[in-house]
Parts: sequence; structure tokens; C-alpha cells
Amino acid sequence: MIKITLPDNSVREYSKGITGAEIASSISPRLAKEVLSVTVNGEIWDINRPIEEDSSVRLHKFEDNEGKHAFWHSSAHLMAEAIEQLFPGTKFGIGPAIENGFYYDVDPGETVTITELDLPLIEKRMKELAALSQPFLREPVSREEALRIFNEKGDSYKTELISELEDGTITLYRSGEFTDLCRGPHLPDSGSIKAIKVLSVAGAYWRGDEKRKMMTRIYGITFPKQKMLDEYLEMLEEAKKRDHRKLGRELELFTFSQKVGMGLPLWLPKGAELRQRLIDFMTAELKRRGYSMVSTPHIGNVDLYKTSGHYEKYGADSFQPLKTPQEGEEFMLKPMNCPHHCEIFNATPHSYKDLPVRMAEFGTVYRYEQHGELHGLTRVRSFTQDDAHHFCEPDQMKEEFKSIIDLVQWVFNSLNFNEYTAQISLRDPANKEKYIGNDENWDKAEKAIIEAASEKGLETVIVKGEAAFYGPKLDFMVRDAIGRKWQLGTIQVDYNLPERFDLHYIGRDNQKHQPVMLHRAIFGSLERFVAVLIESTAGKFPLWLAPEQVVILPISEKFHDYAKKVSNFLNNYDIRTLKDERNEKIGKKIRDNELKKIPYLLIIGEKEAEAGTVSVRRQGEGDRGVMELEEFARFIKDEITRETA
RNA sequence: GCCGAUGUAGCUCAGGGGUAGAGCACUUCCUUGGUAAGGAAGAGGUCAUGGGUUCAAUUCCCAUCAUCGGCUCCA
Repeated sequence: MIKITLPDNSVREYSKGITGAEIASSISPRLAKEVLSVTVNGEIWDINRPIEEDSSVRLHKFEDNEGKHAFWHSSAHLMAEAIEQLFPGTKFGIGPAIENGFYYDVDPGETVTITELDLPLIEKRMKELAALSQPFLREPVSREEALRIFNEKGDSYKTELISELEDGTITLYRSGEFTDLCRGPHLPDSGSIKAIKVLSVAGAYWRGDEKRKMMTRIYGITFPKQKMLDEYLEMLEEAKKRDHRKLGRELELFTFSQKVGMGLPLWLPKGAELRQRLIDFMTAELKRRGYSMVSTPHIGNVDLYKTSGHYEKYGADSFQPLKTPQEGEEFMLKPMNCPHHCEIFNATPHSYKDLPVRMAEFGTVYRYEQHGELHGLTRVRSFTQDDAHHFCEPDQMKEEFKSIIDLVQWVFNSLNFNEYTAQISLRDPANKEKYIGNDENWDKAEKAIIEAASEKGLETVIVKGEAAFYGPKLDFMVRDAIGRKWQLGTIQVDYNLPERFDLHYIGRDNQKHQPVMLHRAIFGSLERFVAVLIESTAGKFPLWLAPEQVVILPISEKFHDYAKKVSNFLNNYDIRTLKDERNEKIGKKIRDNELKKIPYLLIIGEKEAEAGTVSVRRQGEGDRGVMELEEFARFIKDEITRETA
């Protein structure tokens, strides 16, 4: 007998060789039906793999990530089997489960291309194969044996992978006619894969290396129930409606022009106002928090970037320097603000008593992004950072970090942004020579970040090896409507620039000392932030940010005079007001202005004109009843105060 | 930059070797209306751009550009 410890710390005795599936059925028949994978002593296993010793065990259903993982991983094998049958001779790369579904990278050979038209065929074959309920059979093999099998198949990608694996750890999984190199775990059989959608096809470099072969990546998703797939597809459709590129056009916020150039956003009046309001909001808070605003030009001498080191590292992949009539004089469009800010720091002498210096700028920068990478407002070639740099003494670093985390939390809370994650990026301890700055400083900085985050109650993920070469960092990430991850705010420690720009301050000992420099952005860039804001609000901005707050809808021409009076009245309260005086019926005006997502609609007719009132309607919520003019103005002001408090 | 797809009116899209069509938006007229689409008429397009095939190309072919889905990169 062996002892099995369950997550609730209860211990049950089973005979040696018991499987996860059998444990599940000993607990409940329902669990037995739903269990997909099992964690045994921290390792995820198939549910039909015998457990030979005392273990702690966790059973996973589809609702758990571990369960989904097995489900989708098996689905990837199913898809590969379908592809192998439909496109004989296809070579296979990797086919993992991902956050939403799975993909498989395949190479169908030089003469064959798999296009969107083939996806329904693959899907159909997958459904046929799933219906066969083929078991996924685990088979440990020697490396030699594995190489022989995949050499025979001509699967060169697989043999490349195998040759990097340690002998004795290699397993194959067989399902139907398909055999794959795979660590597992898998479902017992394909029968539980009831709902299948092959989603899309894309190119992907083998092992993510652009020098290597471009493979065909096919994405799919599956569910145990058709209803779940329907809901997922519906959710995707809904998400598309929130796409900031679509809403940006519909709400007349921004546009792009081929003539101006790709990736160069043009802010339309309503978008520009929204953007400005964010700037004003942030500026007011920065002043309260001891920042000084600075302003620097859009270009800088090439020598500036040679000093900073950016020219050497990124110069070739940047917009190329501008020349002037003067021989040998070259300027670069600024790709970041920090070198300029360093020179501002250098412009005046500093005592330790002045530190920390906090220097902020809404600085527009220009980066040459590759064509294929441009994406709406989230990836552009010209954008405005809410950039700032803190210059402080080493001992002040942690406090500065905390103050910045506090600011991020304050801003995100003010905007009802709850769905963000924070990632701390540290050095790769195995590759310390990749980084500049000494060990002691790095240790100090990494410790300061971790402690600051924990003291601010910020939940973080720590990733080793993701730090910049010049220092560790803390990034704030959010997801867009389709679930893609974007970085917004960032806090980075920099040991490079203070050194290169020879920044210093006079310490208590009357000696020169080098300050620590922190880079930070809260919005990240206004462009990306607005994009994320559009998608998270579906274009229904909070009242204080809405380009138009109130629209007045007179029932007929007879009430245009009263509409003007209402409009003037609200304007005196700085409430952004529009009138819809088109010759249309009130139902039509309501519909059109609801679709424009203007927060408040005021309907005025005979009753209102006589009584000096307005009939209030909240976007998306309907009739709110009649209010006195002043009452309404106060009501609006209160809402704004609540939002920005 | 790479793989695949797409490009027709301001927007969403249909069409197709013989110089273009719908709905919405727009303009004018009728209607002056009470909480999500009143009616009529009209205007609007070198069918992304440049080549080629053809008696004839917006349609077929090639290239370029842009957009979309990914990959790579991201100070």
C-alpha cells in the first residue's frame, strides 16, 4: 500500500500502482469523468500512469490550467495527426498548448502551402479522429530509439529536438497513426474532445529564430462541450467590437494616413482632447508628488547617443541620422528622452540635499519598428511617453521605487484599471557578464525592487534573465481585447547612463558621488494607453475623460432656443456639451447619440422648456427622469469629482 | 524584414473581361415628432498604385504599397 496525500492534506491509502483516474473515481464518479491530468509530487502526469510510491497528488479538471493544458496538448496531437493524413510528408516542429488553445508548427514541404482554405478540412478530419476515441499511449524510449524513429520519418525538426534531450528522459506518445516526441501529459483518449475549431494559420520561424526556416503555424482551440466553444467564439466576436482601431475610427479619435506614413498616428480633435486630458491629469499629480516638468527637443546630436551607448546598440535599426548643410553634423530623431534628461541634470550642480531629483516630460519619441510589427496605436513609430527620471542616492532607491509603485497604483485605480500584472525582471545569474555595473549595485537594486513591491502590496511575478543590460526593472502589463499582452508602465534601474554621462552630486563627505538613475513611465505611451483604455471601456469613457459629456436633443425645431439656453448654461459649468439639431425624430437622435457613446443625453421638449428642466438619459442605461438645470449640472460635477477623487 | 490573407463610395460589404452596386453616413425637400432607425429625391468611385496579357482589364498575370492574423525585434 502507498499513502496518497490530497490537496486538503487528507491522506488515503491505495495499492501500489494506483492511477490518477482510479483515485478520482474513488472520490466521486463525477470527478472521475472530468479529471484530465494529475500532479504527482509537483510533476504533471497522465491520469492513467501508475503511481508507485507515497505521493502528494492533485487532480485537474478542464477548469484548472493543468487540465486545460493536457486537453489542448492532446488536441494539438490530434491536429497533427489530421495534418499528417491530409498533407503526407509534413514535418512537425513543436505543438504546445497555449493560453487559449494550442498550435502546431508544421513544414508541409516546399511545394505545398497550407492556407485558410485548408483549415475547415483539418477541422473536419480532427472531428472524425476525435470520434474514434483513440488512446494516447505513453512510451519511454532511449534517445537512440527516438532518433531512429524520427529519422525514419524524415522528421528533421524532431531529431534536432531529441539530440538536445538527455537520454533516459525521452517519451513518445502514440495516438492512432501519429507518434510524437512529447513530455506529456495527455488525456487518456481523444474521445473527450467534443468541440473543435481550427482558428488561423500564420508563419513562425523555427525556434523563433529569423535566420531559420519559416514554418506554418496553425492555431486551434477545443473544448469538452460544444457550448463552451460557442461561448468562446462569441467572446472573440465581442472582443473584436472593442478593438481600438475600429472604435478609434467610429468615435473619431485618431487615424492613420499613408501619405503621412505608416505607424504615425494622427490625433483627431476628439482624440487629441482625450489625450490632453490624460496629460493634464497626470501633470497635476506629478506636481503634487514632487516632479519638475522639463521639455526637450525632438532631435539630438548623434554624439549624444554615442555617449549614451544607444547609437552603437540600436543605431543601425533606427531612423537614420538627419544631415544638415554643415559637413559632418548629424542629428537623430530621439528614440528616448533619457540622454536629454541626463544633460539637464548635468546643467546644474547637485548636492545630496537636492536628491532625489524627479524630472518628467511628455516626450515624443521616434522608433523604427519593422513594417509587420505595426499595430494600431499599440505599436507605432512615433509616440509620446509620460517619461520621468529619478536621480537619487543609492540608499534612496527603495523609497523612490515605492513612490513610483504608489503612483502607478493611484493612476490605475483612478482609471478603474484592475486587470494588470506586474513583472520583476532580474539578471540571469548564470550570465552575469551580459550586464554592466557591479554585483554589489545589482544586488542592491534587485533587493530594493523586490522589497518595494512587497511593501506596497503589489503582486508580482519574478523572472530571471529578463532584466535590461543596464539594470533590473519592474513592468506593468495589461491585456487588450483579444488577450494580447502589452507593457504599459515600467520602472527601470539604470547604472549605465550615470556612468556614461558622468553624472554626479556632492555628498555629505564633500566628495563627488554618482547618483542612481531610475527610468519610469506610468501610461508607458499615451498612444498605447489610449488604445488599452478604449478596449477596456469599449469606448464608454468615464465622464471626466469623455470627449463629449452631454448631448442635447430637442424634440423639434421649436425648442432650439431652449436647447441653446441649456447648452450655454452647461458650458458655464465647463461641461462639454453638444446639440443635435438635425431634422430627425427623437428616437433617431437617441439611437445615433447612444451609438456615439456620449455619456448623457438630454431630451428637451415642451414640458422641459416650460419648466426649465431637462429629461436625462444615461448612455446604455436609459431614462433617468427629469432634473432642474442646476440639479443636473451639480449631478454631472459630482460624478466627475467621484471619478477623479 | 518573414509566412499567409486582404485592398471596390466616408463606413460595412456585394459584384465581375465589355468603363460599377447595396445598406448606413452625407445634401435637399416633405414631415415638427416624446426615449434606440419617418418618407422621398440627390450627390458621391481613375474599383490601392505601376506594369503586362487582350480589340477591350476594376475583373486575369506580375511587381510595389498599405492593411489584417502571426513570427522576429522592441532603448
